[in-house]
Order: sequence, then C-alpha cells, then structure tokens
Amino acid sequence: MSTSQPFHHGDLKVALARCAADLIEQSGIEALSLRAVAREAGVSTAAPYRHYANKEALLAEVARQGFVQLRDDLVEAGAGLEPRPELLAQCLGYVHFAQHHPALYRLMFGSFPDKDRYRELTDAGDRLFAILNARFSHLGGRQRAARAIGCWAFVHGLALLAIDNQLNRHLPDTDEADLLDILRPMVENYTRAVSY
Amino acid sequence: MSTSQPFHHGDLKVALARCAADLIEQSGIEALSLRAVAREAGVSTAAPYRHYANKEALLAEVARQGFVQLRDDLVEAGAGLEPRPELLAQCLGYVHFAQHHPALYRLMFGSFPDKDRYRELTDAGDRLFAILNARFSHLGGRQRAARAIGCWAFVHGLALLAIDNQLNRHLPDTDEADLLDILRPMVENYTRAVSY
DNA sequence: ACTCCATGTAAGCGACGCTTACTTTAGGGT
DNA sequence: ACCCTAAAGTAAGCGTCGCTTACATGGAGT
Repeated sequence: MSTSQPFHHGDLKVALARCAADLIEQSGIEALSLRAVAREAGVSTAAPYRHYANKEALLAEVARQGFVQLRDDLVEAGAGLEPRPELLAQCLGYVHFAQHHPALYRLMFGSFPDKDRYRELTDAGDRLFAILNARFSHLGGRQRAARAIGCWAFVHGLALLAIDNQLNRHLPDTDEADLLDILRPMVENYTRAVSY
Repeated sequence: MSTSQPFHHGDLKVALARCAADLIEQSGIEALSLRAVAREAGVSTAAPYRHYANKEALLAEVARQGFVQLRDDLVEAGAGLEPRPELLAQCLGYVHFAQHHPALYRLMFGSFPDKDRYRELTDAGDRLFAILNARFSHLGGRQRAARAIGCWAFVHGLALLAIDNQLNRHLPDTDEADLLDILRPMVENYTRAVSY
C-alpha cells in the first residue's frame, strides 16, 4: 500500500482544472467529459464533485484562468511601448492567444449558459476589458466605452475568424504581416486625433 | 387506424431541421438532443438516422439554413441604398440577426469540429462572405480580402459581444443609435478614399 | 489515542448518441 | 389486381455521460 497512490490527492481541485485545460486543448470542449478528467487525474468519477458543483463550474474555472492568462499576455505584449504601438502589439497578442489556445478561447467566449452566475468569471473578464478601456481613458464615459467596445469587437472577431480558419480561406497563407495590415488601419483610426 | 398518425411522415427530413432549429432557439445548442428532436417530430429515436448520418449532420443543415437566411436578410437590408449607407445598413442587419437568433448564430460560428467536412455548409458561408467581398471589388485581390475580412471581423465580433451581453455590461442600455455610433466610424474608415 | 469531517470510492439512475434487427408501407412492373 | 422491392419507420440494446447516494478512509486537532 505504501507505494500506491495516497487516498487523498493533496490538491485535486487545481489538478482537475489543469487536466481539464489539457484535455480541452487536445480534443476540444465538446469532447470533454468530467469522467475523462477524473480518469486523467487518477481519481474516481465522483471525486470531482467534492470540489466543483458540476461540470459547468469546472469549465468556469478553466475559463477564468484563461482570462487571467490572456490579461497577463497582453500586459507583457505592450510593456515599454508608446500608446499606439502598445495598442497594436496588444491587438496582435490578443489574436495570437486565440490562435495558440483556440479551444480555450472558444470556451471563454462560447455560449456559457448564464455566464453571470459565475461571478469570478465575469470579474476576470472585466479585468481583461479594463486594459483596453484604459487606452481611451482620456475620453468621456459613453464615448470611451463605445471606442473600447469597437476595438474589442474588432480583435475578438478577427481572433474567431482566425481560429475558424476563415482567414486562410479568404486570404490564403495569412501571416503575421497580413494580420498587422488588417489591424493597423483600425488601430490608427481609433487613436487618431488623440493627444497622448 | 385511419385517424392515427400515418406510418410514413411525409417529409421528416425538413421537419427535423425545423424542429431542431426551434428547440435550439428555445434552449440553446448545448441542451439539444437528437432524441428530443425526434420526440418533437413525433417519431422514434432511430428515425432521424434515416435522413441524417448523425447529430452533427443535422446541426450542419440547421447552420446552413442560418447562413442562407442571414444572406437574404443582408440583401434585403441594403436594397436600394447607395454603397456607403448600404454597407452600414448591412452591418446593422448583421448584428440584428445575431441578436434575434443568438443560439443559431453561435451554432453557425461555434466550434464545428471540422466544418470543412460539410461542403454545403462552407459553401453557404462563402456565399455570405461574397456579399461583403463585393463591396470592395474595386480593390486588388489581397487588399480587397484584407478589407473584407477586417469589416467582417468587426461586425462578427460586435455581434458576439452583443449576444454575450458584453455590450450592455460596458455600455449600459445600448440601443440602435449606440450600435450605429460604433459601426459608423468603421464603415467610414473602410470606405474612405474610395471612388464609387 | 481518539474523534471528526473533509475527501475519497462504489454503485446506480436516467438520458444520451448510435447501431442492429425487424416491420410497415408506398408505388411500379407485369 | 397483384406481388416485390426498397424506402422509411420501430423496438431494443450497447456503451458513455452527468450526477447522486451511501459508505470508506485517514489526516488534523485536542
């Protein structure tokens, strides 16, 4: 018995989230089953319910971590740059994140039935939006929100088209330079006539 | 026997697609089961497999009809307008479609595992994109594609943010005028310095 | 050393996607 | 009019799923 797995896992909650994220990355969200996550973590099928109310709650935690990671990525991507290049770099980083973690990105923005029920999830999403909102802090409330939303909508849509393979379909062999060509006019348009 | 249901349904294939679309509209894609569709149509659980290879194939058909309907909506929305107002009206119509059929829109652009396996689905999507592509037919190939994609990305992202309730969250009580305020700068930017 | 309770397991329920084997019926050729 | 066939339906069942219930375990605190 001494060499076998201990009865108590130790940190099953975070292990489950990690396993779930791995499995999602490999096979997509549709294919993910809670039982498979339990198998991967080496516990029984009922064990996860000690730490998550249901499958949706586990997915919410995975999505939350995705928002945190994306936020960190964007902060890093824009570090040390002037406002306009910073915004451009962050937009590019945003699309890159979606391209590198397509299933996770879909989970974060896919149809979460009543996402508002997971407060920590919406909070993490708000903290992501705050980065973008700060770019337009010199504007008035409603105008600022309109710009931030417009900018977000653009990169969000571009990210989804990218992972849906629509970019390559309509613009064959899309590379980073093409992405920048698409992003730059928007960034310049949204930072025009603005005194930094 | 004469008053009971006939053994043969008559047009089960289209009836199933209609029932599936209705159920999706009501309860979302996640909640949809093929057995429920069969129940709704009044047939046994095995009957749908005479007309669709599997659940995914039925969803592909529903999504295809969505693309056709969206295309028709956009053609109608832009009818009789000058190019720039036409594009603006179509962008607004695009977002409206997503707002009125959120679950269907998500199905159309959600994670379809290997969407390319459904030729008629990708064809319908291409015919939708063709409308947008035609707006920039005066431009060269790669530049045209970049603009069309940029425009599409914008409305696509805006539509998804709208049905994800992110618009109301960050721009409270968003109405059509707000949508137009967000859309107009993009449309003007994408139709600037262009000789119609 | 003992107890408590958080954390694990085993077993089972109903629903799911899908398959197999069988039954029914519409419709055309003779 | 009558088969005969093939399309189109059904019944039953397999394996998997999410989730629940009842029970087992063992580490932390006294």
